[in-house]
Amino acid sequence: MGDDAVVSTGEIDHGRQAWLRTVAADVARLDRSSSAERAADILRRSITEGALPPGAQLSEIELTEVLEVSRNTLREAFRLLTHEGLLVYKLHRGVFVPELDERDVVDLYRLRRVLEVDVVRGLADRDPELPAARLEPLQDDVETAEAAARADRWPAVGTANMRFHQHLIGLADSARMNAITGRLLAELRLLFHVIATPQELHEPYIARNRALLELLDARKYEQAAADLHQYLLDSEQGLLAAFRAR
Amino acid sequence: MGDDAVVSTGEIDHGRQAWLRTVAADVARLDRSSSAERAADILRRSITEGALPPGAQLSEIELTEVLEVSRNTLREAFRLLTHEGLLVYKLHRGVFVPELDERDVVDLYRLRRVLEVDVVRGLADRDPELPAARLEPLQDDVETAEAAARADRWPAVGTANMRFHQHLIGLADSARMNAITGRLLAELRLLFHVIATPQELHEPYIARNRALLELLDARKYEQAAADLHQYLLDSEQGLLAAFRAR
DNA sequence: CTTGCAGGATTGTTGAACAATCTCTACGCT
DNA sequence: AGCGTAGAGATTGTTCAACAATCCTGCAAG
Repeated sequence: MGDDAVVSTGEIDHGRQAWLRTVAADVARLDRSSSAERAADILRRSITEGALPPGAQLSEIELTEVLEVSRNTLREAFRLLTHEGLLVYKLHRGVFVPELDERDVVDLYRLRRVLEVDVVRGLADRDPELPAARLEPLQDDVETAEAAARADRWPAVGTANMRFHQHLIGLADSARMNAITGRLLAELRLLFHVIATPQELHEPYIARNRALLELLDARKYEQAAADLHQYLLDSEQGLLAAFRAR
Repeated sequence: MGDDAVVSTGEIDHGRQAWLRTVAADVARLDRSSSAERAADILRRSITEGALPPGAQLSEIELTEVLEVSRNTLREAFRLLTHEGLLVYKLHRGVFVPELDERDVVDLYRLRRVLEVDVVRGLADRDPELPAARLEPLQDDVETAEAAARADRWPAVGTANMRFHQHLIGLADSARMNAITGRLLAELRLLFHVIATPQELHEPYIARNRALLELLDARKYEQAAADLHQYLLDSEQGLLAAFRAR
């Protein structure tokens, strides 16, 4: 799934030494290389970064030449991305970058709220086992976002904010929640490119992410969950407003 | 996705007449006919009904002969099922029916609880728009389960119970929750086949489904959500116990 | 018992070919 | 002009055969 490496898979190898696990992770990263998945990686980046706008059709013959893979392999890459929600198939007409609308915004944010709020609230039950080191990835994401904001690189701010939420979900150690969130955020990125004003869309949430992180660090999970709930409602409204104003 | 027809996709066609939607659904069902998806349908049944046990490898050349499709098409079918969680790919080694363990049970049930409880609780906010007719599919599932139980057909009871929960999620009109639930229940079915005692696994939940349905019909959503939460905790424990006793 | 090395089997990938379907243009009709 | 239609051209859906890359098995050597 491309970005999986940034987050714990949730599949904990109970009986093994730590170093053995890191080796296993490296092996898995090597194995990941199949032509179809490499092609999918390239296309995924093109789509999430906006090079391929929503509604665009992906021609098979053109892409076989650019990506230097056969049509069959390319179609396998298409399938992979279709399952992530980054492409849609129209039978006998081809694959397209989906055009999401306001109903998708509502649907995606409903899922986000359910999952993220539950993860944060659930941390209270497993507080003792959660070492502070696990918040470090979130810390890094916040700082990356702040630095990108200072440099006026707003798409980068958006990416860092996304990773913050992916890492947040990762705290639950649920392989399936991680996978769902990966798809969910990819679809969200698709929506961002329809919006003309990335700054006012992302800027408010840099500080709110930091505030959320501090609440987690202070183990005020109930408060954090409540804030996050409102946070996501606000974010949804902002996106909807930007959408209607396009 | 095979079973999609049984549930609203959540993609509501706002401006259309009801009959126009049913026609569109029929067209979509015709269009659905691609060789890969037909092959996937057959394999899906074999897996969920237990003909292909967990851990089994699916040989490409054998299946091309049985299913009468080319290797490429078969591999596309494999991808479809992989995405549903019914198959796993091991690079250069082939596709296998996954062997789920207790950690998967915990993971799956965590997701189920989050989603299903939220859907039920969320019904309170949209009570006026929810016509009683929308509970009819749930009613049918409960009756199907009861009839199957009287006939001692316990796998059929399990299937009907599954459909009950799929329809329950369907009440939220969320395309993504429906899709997630489809995969989730497919994986759960995979776990059921490891269990030797289908009766004691499914029987208690026939009555509990009916009780839940009556609470929904009476619009006691808060109560229903609380009951469902406990219901799913109990179900998880039952599955874990059966799993350890295997 | 472990290590290293064939040999056979299976998967990964390719390119070409043909069938099915869609899109677009041009034509004829009213 | 407006409308429906037929056909050409392009694109996708599917199959097949072949080769490359990788894995598994069994056996021999240390």
